[in-house]
Amino acid sequence: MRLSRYFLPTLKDTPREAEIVSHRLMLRAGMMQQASAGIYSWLPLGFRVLKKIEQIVRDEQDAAGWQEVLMPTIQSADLWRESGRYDDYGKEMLRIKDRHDRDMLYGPTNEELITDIFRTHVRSYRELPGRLYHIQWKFRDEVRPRFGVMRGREFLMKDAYSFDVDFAAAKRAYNRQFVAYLRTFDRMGLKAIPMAADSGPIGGDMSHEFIILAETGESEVFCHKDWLSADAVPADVDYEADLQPVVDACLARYAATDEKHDPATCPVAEADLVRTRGIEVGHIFYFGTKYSDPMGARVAGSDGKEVTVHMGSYGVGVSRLVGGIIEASHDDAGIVWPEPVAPFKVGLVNLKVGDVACDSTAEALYAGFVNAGIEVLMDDREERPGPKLANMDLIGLPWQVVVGPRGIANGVVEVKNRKTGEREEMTPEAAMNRLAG
RNA sequence: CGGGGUGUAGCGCAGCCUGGUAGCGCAUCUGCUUUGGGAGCAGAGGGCCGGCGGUUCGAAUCCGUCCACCCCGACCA
Repeated sequence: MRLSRYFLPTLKDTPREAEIVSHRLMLRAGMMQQASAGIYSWLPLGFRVLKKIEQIVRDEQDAAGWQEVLMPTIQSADLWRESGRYDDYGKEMLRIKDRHDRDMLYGPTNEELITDIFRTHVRSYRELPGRLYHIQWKFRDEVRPRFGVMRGREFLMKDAYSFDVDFAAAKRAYNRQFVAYLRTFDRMGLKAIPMAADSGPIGGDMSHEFIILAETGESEVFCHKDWLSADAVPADVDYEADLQPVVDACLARYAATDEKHDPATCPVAEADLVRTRGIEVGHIFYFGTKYSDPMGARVAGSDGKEVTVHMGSYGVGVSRLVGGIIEASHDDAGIVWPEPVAPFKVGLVNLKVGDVACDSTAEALYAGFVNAGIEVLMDDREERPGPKLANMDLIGLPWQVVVGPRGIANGVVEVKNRKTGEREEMTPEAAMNRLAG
């Protein structure tokens, strides 16, 4: 992509409304724009990141054995009356009426809809386990939206659901998602730690939050120092195998949110305990028959008797992750994207557009990257070097290749690693080879 | 939902107390010079000062009311 033709409205000043670092950087980097409180438009650069994150989540859900569906954003109130949640959910649910004066709502979550889909079609235990997920926009009318996309009212969420014949089978589904989450966040370059959680308004009795560590995180967390160095993610996962040992090993290492942490009963010695901050990016629940019972989701068991299915739901805050990753990975100059979620891998800067040698070298490198399938954003604007370099740091692409008259005179370009700040001069060919790998 | 705060040009702000018809920086447009970390000179365009009502000869400025947005808390993916 050529920056001269790319819609990237970066800002030098921070808009007044933005307080936390990810919100400021997302606005300054031209990733999104607020439409109203807690509701955002995604601009090209931000949308690319959102889609990268979404795709990683999708890959790992597929790998764990779930199938993707897409349920609507607007739901009928009738299903929610069946589950009893229409009256329970409170003002966070956005209630609307259609032209026939029917009660509708913008879905804050999808347990009712997915349960309806399941009960309509599944009659026998032989068709279990049921494993479906979708990635869809949700709306929760938060009293006080804040922190940009980290706590918006409208947000993109992956929610997966499981239907099983009994608790033991449901636990296996839960464990699959548990491991899938470890892998998902690891692939995004994040340190995510599962912590025992309250199950909240959705209800249930087996639940973990996945919290990524970030200095600027919203809540205080405590964990054993081994977490910081531990590689909790199994390299190869056989989802058909018993995953309980993997989950148990993970949970054996202490970690708790400040609500759950009690210094008096904490099993970790003071010297081994790390106190830091985190952001919740995933939450998994087992909630048994909370929905299947009132909504009549039952199947015939092997003995011919009807049993109510055991359910679980598993959420990932996809849009929240965009902000969360920035909170976990930035510096004074701007964003530092982990490569797997970066909007482009390479930022190619032509410092002197119009200079024949610079232009031809930059164009050749650009064509080379494109042909090699490497995502590249080339700054080919007629701008001064200062703003170009500062802008490239701001948007945080993992690699910068700087083509300038000074280097070209010696036959070299500069390759800069955004994260470490290391710069190295090399020939354009060497730069190609370095980044093509 | 309690407490606090802010709305003036695309962005960041001053002006408001002490009413006289709007200004600064950045950005934008034109020209010339400049080109390795947010350039210089010269010129230009852009705002019914959040909305409505009131006071006044006259309101960005004073009064009332509504709206929007932000921060702290309670709440939450």
